[in-house]
Amino acid sequence: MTTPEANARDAAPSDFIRDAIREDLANGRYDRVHTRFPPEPNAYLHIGHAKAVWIDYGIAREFGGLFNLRFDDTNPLKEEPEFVEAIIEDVRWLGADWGDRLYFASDYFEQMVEWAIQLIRQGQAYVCDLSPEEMRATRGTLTEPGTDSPYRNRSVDENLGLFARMRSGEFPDGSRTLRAKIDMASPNVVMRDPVMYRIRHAEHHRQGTKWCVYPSYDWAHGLEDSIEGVTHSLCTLEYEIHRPLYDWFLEQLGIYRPRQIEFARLSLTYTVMSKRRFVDLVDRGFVIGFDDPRLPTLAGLRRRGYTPEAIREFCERVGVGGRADTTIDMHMLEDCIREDLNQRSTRVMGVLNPLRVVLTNYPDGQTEEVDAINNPEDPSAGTRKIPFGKTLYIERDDFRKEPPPKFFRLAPGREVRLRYGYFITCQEVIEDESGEIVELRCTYDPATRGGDAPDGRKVKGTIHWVSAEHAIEVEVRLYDHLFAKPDPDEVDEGLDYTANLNPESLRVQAAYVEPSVAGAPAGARYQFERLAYFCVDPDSSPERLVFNRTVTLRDSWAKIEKAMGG
RNA sequence: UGCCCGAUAGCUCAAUUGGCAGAGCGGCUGACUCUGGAUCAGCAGGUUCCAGGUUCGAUCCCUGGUCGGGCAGCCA
Repeated sequence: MTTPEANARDAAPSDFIRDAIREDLANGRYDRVHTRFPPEPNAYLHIGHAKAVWIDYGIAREFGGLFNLRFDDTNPLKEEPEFVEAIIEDVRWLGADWGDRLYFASDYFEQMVEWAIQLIRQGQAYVCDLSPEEMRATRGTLTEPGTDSPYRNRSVDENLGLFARMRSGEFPDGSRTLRAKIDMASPNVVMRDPVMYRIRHAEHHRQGTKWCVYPSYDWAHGLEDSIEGVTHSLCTLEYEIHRPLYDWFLEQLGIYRPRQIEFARLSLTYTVMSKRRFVDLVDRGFVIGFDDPRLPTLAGLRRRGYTPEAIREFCERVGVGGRADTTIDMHMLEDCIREDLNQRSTRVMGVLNPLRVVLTNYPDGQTEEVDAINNPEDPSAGTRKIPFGKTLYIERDDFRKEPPPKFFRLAPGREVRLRYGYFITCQEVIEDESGEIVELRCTYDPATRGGDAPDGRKVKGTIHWVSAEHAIEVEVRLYDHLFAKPDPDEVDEGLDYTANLNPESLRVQAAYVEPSVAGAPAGARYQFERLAYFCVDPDSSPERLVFNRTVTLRDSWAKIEKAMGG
């Protein structure tokens, strides 16, 4: 029994941000909801950004409002068009819809300058000639107030003139700034006469050389939100301390005022989540690039085989986070992709560590096809044919010469089912001089074709296999956590976080897979039954497919084995 | 020895603006099964950081501690 209330609750998630918005709507502060995702085009997006996108977009959608994608391109030194393309692709892939509202902060530069002039006229902004070093020296410390700039009390006319000359390019980089005149003694250092404009004779990726003064984040961001009619400007916790400044600018200008609300920044265990670290890992060769499947970038996750649905589900499970930053267990992300892939991925059989099996009573040279279900979770996915023959490969782990208790797979004298194939019984174990098992001689029961015994006989285990003659050889890239510790920063004195890199984070090897996967395009996803989910990597060629292991299946046998002290 | 924020089951979060502390994941147990997967059912009993205070009653209010995080870019 679900009550209407319960339904409503399920349909509309509740958290302190949504509660605040509902309140704003109820008391008339706003009569609509409009959010935005404002990335700076200076890096690839990671799953932390996905969380932000999904909060911004999700809230707009739930409240029947609008969502903008806006590039906060206010610093030409750090930004590149390559990133705007990549970010657009990532946000689209994630599934957020900004309609025709793709904006760039740089398109507002003219308006921002007009507002800056207004503030100068109101005596609330001034041109400061302090060097960066001097400014730092006069800002005070966290415990001591700063001191006023000697240029703080210039006349409006002088400021107007100087600012005009800053804009026309008369002064070198770093020589002057336009500052808001607020309070050098504020306990909130952000309010100590923050810089609004700095001089940068730099080429902007969209504005070219039109400008040589660029607005700072604090000055620009609220204006951008205001111009776009954003109602709720959602950002991460580190901006909380900037909120008074965000409000101050808008209030002094007397323009439309959005409301900034902060949510928790996302961290994940066993990985790192910052542009700086990504660059470092790439530069030092620990990963192959920003789309390395071991990185939590959206490009990396996509290549690894993650679906947008799984990432969204993850974001929803994580929620907005309380009022403190959160570190989420990587296993939760993995659980999300398993849940999604379980529903949708095509099953195939593939053997990672082959052990040859010869069916001694199977006719020489005979080949046949057995029917297999493509996806037990989705009958509409249909069936396919898998070739079967006298010589097969099974997983080495599926045979034990001396099976421990609860091991229900193949062992000497034991009968198991080859999935969709026949029951087979192990008659003989062939070993080489060193004692390594190189082949199994088994008999099959022709009456059990398809996997069912007419006499009602049961077997405890079902294992996967491929026909040695028909299987195709592929490359598999077996990924594991990038770091060996939940917190990569937990290192001994003198070592850096890379000391915690997991040496096993990538293992490349060959595997045999049933021929139905031949020709699969990059991005195609499969479940290799009983093993893991795999995704075709772009490195694949027509001659050789490359599969990335997205995530293993839950392995309850591993748990049993561990519990038995094995 | 500044300002701001936080501290609830292993983890991440809730708790109708004071009223018997709940969920998801993990974990454990069982059922079932042609993936030991999936699925399903059940279980979990946490001094709600500590010490005071207000109150009939505090996770939620006040005071003081402790611990953690953020802030001193002409980064965002």
